[in-house]
Amino acid sequence: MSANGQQARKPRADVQRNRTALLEAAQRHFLTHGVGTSLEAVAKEAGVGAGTLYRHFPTREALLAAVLQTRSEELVARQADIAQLGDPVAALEQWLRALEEYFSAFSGLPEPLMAAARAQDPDNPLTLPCDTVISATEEYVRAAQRAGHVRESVRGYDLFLAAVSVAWLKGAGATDEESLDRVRALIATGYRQQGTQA
Amino acid sequence: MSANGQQARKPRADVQRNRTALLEAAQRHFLTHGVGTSLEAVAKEAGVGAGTLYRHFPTREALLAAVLQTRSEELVARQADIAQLGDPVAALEQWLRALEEYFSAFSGLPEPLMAAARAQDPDNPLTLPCDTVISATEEYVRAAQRAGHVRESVRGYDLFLAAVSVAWLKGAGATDEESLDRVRALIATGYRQQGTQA
DNA sequence: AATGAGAACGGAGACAGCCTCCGTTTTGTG
DNA sequence: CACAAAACGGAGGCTGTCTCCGTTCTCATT
Repeated sequence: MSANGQQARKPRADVQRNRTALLEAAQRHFLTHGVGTSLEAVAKEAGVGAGTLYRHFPTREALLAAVLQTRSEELVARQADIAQLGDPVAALEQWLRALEEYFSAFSGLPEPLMAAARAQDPDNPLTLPCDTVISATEEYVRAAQRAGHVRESVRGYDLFLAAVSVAWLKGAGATDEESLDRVRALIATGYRQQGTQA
Repeated sequence: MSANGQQARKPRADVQRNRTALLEAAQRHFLTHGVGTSLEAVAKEAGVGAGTLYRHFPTREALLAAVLQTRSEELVARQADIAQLGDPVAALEQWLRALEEYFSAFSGLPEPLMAAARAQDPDNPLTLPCDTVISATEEYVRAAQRAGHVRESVRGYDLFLAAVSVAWLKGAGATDEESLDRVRALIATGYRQQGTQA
């Protein structure tokens, strides 16, 4: 008998193999064709049938969340670097850029992310990563506010929304990088306490 | 012989009838199901076949642009009201709100609009209305800058992007109105010249 | 009114995705 | 090696897009 009193059968080897193949194929397709890519094509490229894909990942969001897992870990890792910075405003700024990059990993990613952030549906696999980054953003904002460099009226959630928006502009509209920079500057001017300039 | 030397046959009556029915059905469906609604359903509700729909409006964008025509006219009409305001900052603010409402007329509208703004494809029927509102925005920004109330670094196009973004947040993410207001405030703080407060 | 030319119609059908269901195959275990 | 559970795969039902072409409708002419 095992510790939990339930002698579980050892998981089959092909499961992990297929899962990995699916994730790799999905990442490739998300990268090149956006999150709206054909799941049939992903399955075919992974060398499995449609049934297998849907058994592993019942919805597009589930597959997306799994693919995003790696990137989420990178984001967490970046937080360590950001913490090194003494200046809380610079930290906030870096964090927002990191967020923005995370959100624009694949074209069309902001939509399902916003849907998850809004609905708070515990079944949606994107809800967890979403809530995590919102909380982190609130932390950075509070730190910068304590230092007196960010307006008190600003909420972390507002800047999360701003970051998603910029990511959306980048992916959907694909405006040139210059315009994007001006929008970022506009936002930065908006949240900084007067008299604080980089 | 007619003036242009080409005796054209009088256009058939059913053409106009069908066109109108299609536009009405489309507006209803765009309103309730977003711009991604089923065109088949639109055709059925208008009481015409799919072929007729596609003959009148070869692409989804063409149909969308035609439905938007009415709203575009309302937007132009609003400009007259806005011109009444003496304060150029208030005018800019009003204009941005009007833009935002226009962009969020239907859920999913910002995507095709941004695509048109970017590509500058003369075949895309959304390019014209897009360019028009961008130019108008630039006017408002210049006026406010001349009065010294808006930073010189701000471009009209930036605020156009900001307005589309907020519209996107409203439609796609459907964040609560409070958060939206805070984002608007953030943007307003960003473009206003220091020391200028409503 | 009747006729005819041509414009406009409509829906069948080819195609692409989504997703499920269930007969077949693979895999771990005794 | 044999058995049962688990996983597989792809056919098939469904919805939606868009085209093609035989049929119908209108307008102009007589």
